[in-house]
Amino acid sequence: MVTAVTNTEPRRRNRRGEGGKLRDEIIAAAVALLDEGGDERAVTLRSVARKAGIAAPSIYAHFADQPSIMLAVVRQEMDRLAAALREADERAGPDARARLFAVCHAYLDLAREHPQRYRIMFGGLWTPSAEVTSITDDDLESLGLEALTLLADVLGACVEAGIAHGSDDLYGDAVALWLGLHGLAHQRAVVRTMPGPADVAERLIKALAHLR
Amino acid sequence: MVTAVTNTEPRRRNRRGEGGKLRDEIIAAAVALLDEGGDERAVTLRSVARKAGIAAPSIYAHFADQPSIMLAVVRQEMDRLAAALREADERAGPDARARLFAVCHAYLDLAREHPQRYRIMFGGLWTPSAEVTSITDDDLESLGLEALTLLADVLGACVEAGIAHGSDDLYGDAVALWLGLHGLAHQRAVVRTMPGPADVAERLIKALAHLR
DNA sequence: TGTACATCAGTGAACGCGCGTTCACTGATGTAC
DNA sequence: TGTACATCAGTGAACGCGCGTTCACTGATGTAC
Repeated sequence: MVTAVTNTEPRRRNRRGEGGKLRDEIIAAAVALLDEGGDERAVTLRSVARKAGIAAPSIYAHFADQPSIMLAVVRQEMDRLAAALREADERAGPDARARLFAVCHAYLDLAREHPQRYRIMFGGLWTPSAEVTSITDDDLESLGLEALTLLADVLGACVEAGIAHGSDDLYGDAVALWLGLHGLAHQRAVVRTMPGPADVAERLIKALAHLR
Repeated sequence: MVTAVTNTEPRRRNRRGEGGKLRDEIIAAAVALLDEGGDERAVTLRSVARKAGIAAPSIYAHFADQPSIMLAVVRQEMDRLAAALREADERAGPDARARLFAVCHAYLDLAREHPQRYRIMFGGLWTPSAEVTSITDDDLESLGLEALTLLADVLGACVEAGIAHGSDDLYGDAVALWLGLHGLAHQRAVVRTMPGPADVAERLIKALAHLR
């Protein structure tokens, strides 16, 4: 974590050997722009520089271009998400049903707290163009893997505890459950008012986890 | 529908009283830009004008600004989506299970055929800013209502046919099912390679429709 | 039937803006001797 | 311990670009008389 980005006075230059600190401040500035409610269009090279209190060209020492900043943001937030899910799982104790709901709600809560970060992570347009991307597919694929593995793990626990119907492919079930959560989280992040009942989340989780 | 947008030679001006035709051509040009694989950033006032073969200021006679063009696109595509779902439902015949899968797959297919249109409809950033919008929430809410009603209808048929567990809130179930479909459709529209097994769609539908 | 005229559909040039990116630079901070 | 110097961290001015938007205009098409 990086301390809050102050924007009031000209920043003090980092000491020799500590130039790398600016990298984290740039990422924090980009996240701050997103959290202010701006969508990714608000995150330009120049706006990030302004937010961080530096001159625009200073960014080039740390990032090749704007999409690279975004990728760094996505990676950081993905790690945070995975950590939050793990923590929720651990705090839930041994009960399988409690674990399931804790993890799923942690996912939905994080998305609701930072809708713009969530949009960027799953479906934002931070890639240079829709066609060309400098980021490998591996990057994207592996990013969500940790979360999916945890979900599959919890689903397995539910089956073992006898509260859910089993399946021959837990990972596949985890993907389906995640897609449901994602649909809800994304829709909430994008639209002001969600149609449907208040307990959609519960319905989704119960149905997709095959709870008895 | 509007005939294909030719881009080769200077267009012939519309006759008197037929100025409204240009409106449809502008919408078609915007859709064409999206279908070329560009995301919404590729749809600027000027690029739309270029695509339609007109001068940029000519747009102002028909649309107040770029977001207004996008709203028109969204409305048109929403209508198309609703029509496609209805048609799929009718073609499926009387069998409830067939109807359910026909409608769901029609939804997923349309999203896959036009990923950028889909992104715009559900979660694109065509609003002037993330904060202020000139479009009423009613617009957005009512847009998806028709599709949801159809889904609820089909779910009801499944329950009546005895192939699905009933529920006290069919509309709520329809929303949950739609969210699942949306999660899958959106993820496919955004990412090159989808993780998970090939039959995720079937899993989602079966689970969320509570098929026995 | 002819003609003057209003209107409609659209144009072309120009503006100011924020953007990404380049370039030569500055000045503080360490380091070699 | 003092000092010359290399390096590091970052700056400021400038560029060309595409954008949205304005303005005065043009010229074909109908219409009134």
